[in-house]
Amino acid sequence: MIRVLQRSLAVLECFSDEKPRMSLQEISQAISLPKTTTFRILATLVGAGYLIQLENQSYGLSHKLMTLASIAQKSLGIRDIAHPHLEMLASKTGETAEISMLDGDYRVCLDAVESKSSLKSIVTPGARLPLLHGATGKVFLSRMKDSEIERVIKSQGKPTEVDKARLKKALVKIKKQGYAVTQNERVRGATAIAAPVFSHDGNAYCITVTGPSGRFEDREEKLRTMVTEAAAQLSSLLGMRLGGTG
Amino acid sequence: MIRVLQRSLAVLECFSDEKPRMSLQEISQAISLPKTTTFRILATLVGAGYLIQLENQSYGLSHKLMTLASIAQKSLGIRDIAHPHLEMLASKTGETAEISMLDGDYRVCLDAVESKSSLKSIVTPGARLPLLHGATGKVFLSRMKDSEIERVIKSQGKPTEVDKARLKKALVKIKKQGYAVTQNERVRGATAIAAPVFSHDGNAYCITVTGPSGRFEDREEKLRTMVTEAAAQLSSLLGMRLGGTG
DNA sequence: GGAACACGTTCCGTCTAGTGGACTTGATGC
DNA sequence: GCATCAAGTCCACTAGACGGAACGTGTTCC
Repeated sequence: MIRVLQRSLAVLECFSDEKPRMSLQEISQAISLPKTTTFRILATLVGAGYLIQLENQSYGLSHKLMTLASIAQKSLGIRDIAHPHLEMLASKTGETAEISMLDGDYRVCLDAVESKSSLKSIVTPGARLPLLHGATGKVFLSRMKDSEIERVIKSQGKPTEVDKARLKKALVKIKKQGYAVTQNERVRGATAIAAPVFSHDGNAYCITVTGPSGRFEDREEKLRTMVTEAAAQLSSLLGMRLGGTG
Repeated sequence: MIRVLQRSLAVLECFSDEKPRMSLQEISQAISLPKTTTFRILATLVGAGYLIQLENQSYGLSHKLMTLASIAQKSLGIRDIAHPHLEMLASKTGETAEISMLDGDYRVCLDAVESKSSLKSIVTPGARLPLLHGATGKVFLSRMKDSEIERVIKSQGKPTEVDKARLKKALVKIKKQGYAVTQNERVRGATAIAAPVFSHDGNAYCITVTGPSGRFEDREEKLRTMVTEAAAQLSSLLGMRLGGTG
């Protein structure tokens, strides 16, 4: 493995949304390398156009990365892009994480990373499930037109009018807050937290974390944040348009 | 300057929309380096997660680049992103290239790269111009609502009803074909070719190439393609959404 | 106004680590 | 089963990356 390359990539990676521009010193500290070495790497990256040097001598990522990313995006499927995020989410939460999409009036699981705990939720990629139960389904429902919701209720549910009103109220809330939490809905003893993901081409996906309710109670808010953040990140990546003059 | 780094970046750059996945051999040929050296670079890039290796042993750009690009996008303004494209367009066409955006009922030039010819169009970044004359203005108009167009005509023009009908017909055509070409409109003896650029956040821009009509006649189609392609590329880059759960 | 400091940038002798030709492995085809 | 081709490994060689020290410039603080 090439050391300079790893170091150089570390340089690129030390930029973040919070710190999009950094000075030589900051960077050399961030990657724990002498100034000289860092400087040489920076000079090369600037020369190649991957970094730009700003007036105040600090450095920032440049447009060339966007060009590459646009190529990457085209050649990758949703699973390729989502998988590392699911990995991260599963490891951070310790629970099972999955991504699903709408398929007609059902949702289908595209990919999942299972919890490492022996007590865990098992989800099967490829599984096609109804929308009326579970957090994932509710997230999708919350984005559908009223007429579509009616149709789903009609075909999948057996609700009284009271249930219907309650469901619709819940959906409005879910849409507004940007996530759904359910307990004992699809699987007894399980809790699920789901958040929507949007891509440039209008497709919507849903990221969900599921596990035994007992492990959710005292950290629901933290888990919720992790799920919505992962969803936001994915949305950000998928939001890249693929070209065309519009 | 670090040689390995430059070589490694060359590896990344040899991927393209046309060829998003490449084999070791193809890459080593593309960058004219021995297989061994190329292999080591590839292994490092795969290890760092910037490339992925597919089933058929070929390589492709990976999602990590998208993460970086998303950071780059946030820290860059439209000018930073557009400038290299204007440079390229100006050098490929030999004419002056500019990017502008709407500002109320006017258009304002954000950035320009001038032709190297001694006979050239001069455009001034920052200049605020009416929409009714010139290809750029027409591109913007073509995307506006009818009521807005009426307002612009009322405030900027002195047209008979005939002119108005002709203009609107032209705008429909421009919107449909995705570019505008004008001659002798704003500047006598000058031709302009303009194409729209769209970004994720709903902002619209316009890329324009202008120069003496005599240099446009026999290569208008070629120039048109260059302008629309540059616009499409920019749209692609700007289409990257900046996050948020939607 | 000058001294001390901070930070980017350049220089250069040292020796690490990147290089690439030769080799192995493994798959495909006749 | 042998030939062919490409991916991947090995290793001696030396190019070139490394980083401590020096330099230059701009800023702060007595």
